[in-house]
Amino acid sequence: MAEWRRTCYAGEVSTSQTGEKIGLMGWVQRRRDHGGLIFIDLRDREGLVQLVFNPETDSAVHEKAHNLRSEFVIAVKGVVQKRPEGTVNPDLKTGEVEVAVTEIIVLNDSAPLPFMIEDDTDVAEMTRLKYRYLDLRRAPLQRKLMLRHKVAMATRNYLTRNGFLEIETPVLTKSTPEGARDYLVPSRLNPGAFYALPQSPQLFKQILMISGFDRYFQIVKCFRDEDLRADRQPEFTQIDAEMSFVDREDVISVMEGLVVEIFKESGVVLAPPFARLTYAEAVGRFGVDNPDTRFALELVDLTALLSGSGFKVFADAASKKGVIKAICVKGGATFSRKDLDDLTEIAVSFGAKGLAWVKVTEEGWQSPIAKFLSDAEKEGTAKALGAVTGDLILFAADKPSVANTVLGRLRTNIGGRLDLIPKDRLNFVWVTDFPSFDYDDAEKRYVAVHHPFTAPMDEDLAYLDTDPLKVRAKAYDLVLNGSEIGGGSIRIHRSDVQAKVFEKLGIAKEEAEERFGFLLEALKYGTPPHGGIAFGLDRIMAIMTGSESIRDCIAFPKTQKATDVMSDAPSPVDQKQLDEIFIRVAKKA
RNA sequence: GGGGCCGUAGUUAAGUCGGUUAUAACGCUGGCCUGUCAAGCCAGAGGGCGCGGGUUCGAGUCCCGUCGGCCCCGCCA
Repeated sequence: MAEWRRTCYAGEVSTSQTGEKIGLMGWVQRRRDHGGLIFIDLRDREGLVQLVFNPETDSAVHEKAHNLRSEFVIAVKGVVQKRPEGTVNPDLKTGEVEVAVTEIIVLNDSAPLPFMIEDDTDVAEMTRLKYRYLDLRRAPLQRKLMLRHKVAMATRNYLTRNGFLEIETPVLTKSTPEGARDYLVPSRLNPGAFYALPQSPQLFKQILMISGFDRYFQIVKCFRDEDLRADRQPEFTQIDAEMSFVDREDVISVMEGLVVEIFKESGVVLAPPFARLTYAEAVGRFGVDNPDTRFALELVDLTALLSGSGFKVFADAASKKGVIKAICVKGGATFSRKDLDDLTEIAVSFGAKGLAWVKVTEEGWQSPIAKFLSDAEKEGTAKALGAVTGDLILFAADKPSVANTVLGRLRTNIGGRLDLIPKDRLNFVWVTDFPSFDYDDAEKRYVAVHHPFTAPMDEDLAYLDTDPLKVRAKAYDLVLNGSEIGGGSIRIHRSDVQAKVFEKLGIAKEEAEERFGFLLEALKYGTPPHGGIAFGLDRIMAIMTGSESIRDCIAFPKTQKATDVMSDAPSPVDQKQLDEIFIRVAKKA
């Protein structure tokens, strides 16, 4: 191989090299064999260039080209030449040139492929995942992973420039009771004891602040043993950061700078500050805490107007501390019976008992509930919603959490259905002032909305004892186009407050001691005020690259059952291995 | 745990009311071919329909179960 040296990438051969002798190595993308002339598209990670084999120039080399097949790995030497008049390929970056090959060796052949390596593919995803190494040869995936690398570099550069230190934290950590289900790792040296893979490096980064590192970051794998979604893998990557001596605004402004740098890599220029919504505003206007603000279709509260309505569902909801809310779908009066049935099904799946609708027509309100409403109520509703002839009004009357969720989901569905969402927009919004606690009806206790280390807002501290649900947290999420791409908070830096929050969460003193004792102890020794954030790198990449699923931005993703169909993980292990770690496998129920 | 959609040559799909030998395109193999770039033309090989039962004279087609993939609910501090 000594004299076989690659002098440039195939995708980077240009007219400036005309006449030069170059060396290329790569894969045979395609062979066009004219019997006489043979054309080979040679591919490497930077692109394609056309090789020409002319039997009149060199019959021996031409003969070798005859046997080339798709995905053979070859090395060639040849002379760059401009293509003859009329044979330039404008669709190819290197389309003005070609390489007249003078020498070739086949470095490796290839078995026939299970699918073709081309940009657009309709091959089943499972097949692509089984042969992921072939799938990853496709240019779109190469581009996405290259961009991911650039984003990681931009992150490291920006944070380093701003005084952050990249510090690694353990992967074998202590299981914590709150939050997602842990991935457990048995300890051979401590029979019966288990490590957990980190759901995030949360406690370690806080402790690094206590240690005085002041500004920390890490691009780090996190693990949550929960069911998968298009935007959720059980192992995923966070850009994790933490800062000392800061408040919310410090974190937000530094991190907006990071987001600007990240998106610059995809050629997008962002102009912070980003929009802000409080949690209450987000839920009130959009029904969800991760609003897609690229389109309106906002929720309107009609509780005051309709609480005395003759429609029992409305009146009942209002009398039980519920709300009556609605959205107005412009032009929605054309929705068919089936459309409305679909929407009703969605509403029911999110907890509604039904879906009241009104079509505003020339003849007035066409609706199953029109007869229950007075003219004043109808007029007031239309006015509040800005509803005119041709519109469709959808109501939800229930406790606030249900009414908001139902309308929020309907809003998103209809936004997609009516193509109301401008595809090329990037709408960032910080959602702030989350509640600290939520009440879990099933478990009959308060649970942390963010996590148990999130500081309550100072002015709400008094409610900690009297009305925990009123306590707001110094927490913030960054939402992009309806997708939560980051979240963080200012942390509790006093052990007494931390102990009190654990108490509110129903975590007994002994349990808190057992699970987080090291943190409570650490908080006693001069903990600086601190806070931070973590961004979901996979989600950011998916949105940036217009991918339907984060799987397209992960080199080796898992299937929905959390398996890897290429390597066949997870898999059974030898009894000997189990014996060593004192594990006995129970029979499946 | 639940709901929905989907499994037919290597790949993507078609397959009517259950009925001769399961179609096509691309890919693959061979041949022809000197300016193609999804090269072209000709010929050929290749599957028994995810798997297991059942109904039937007869099952990709109907029924039951099961495995797998995707989307969603729950779950994801």
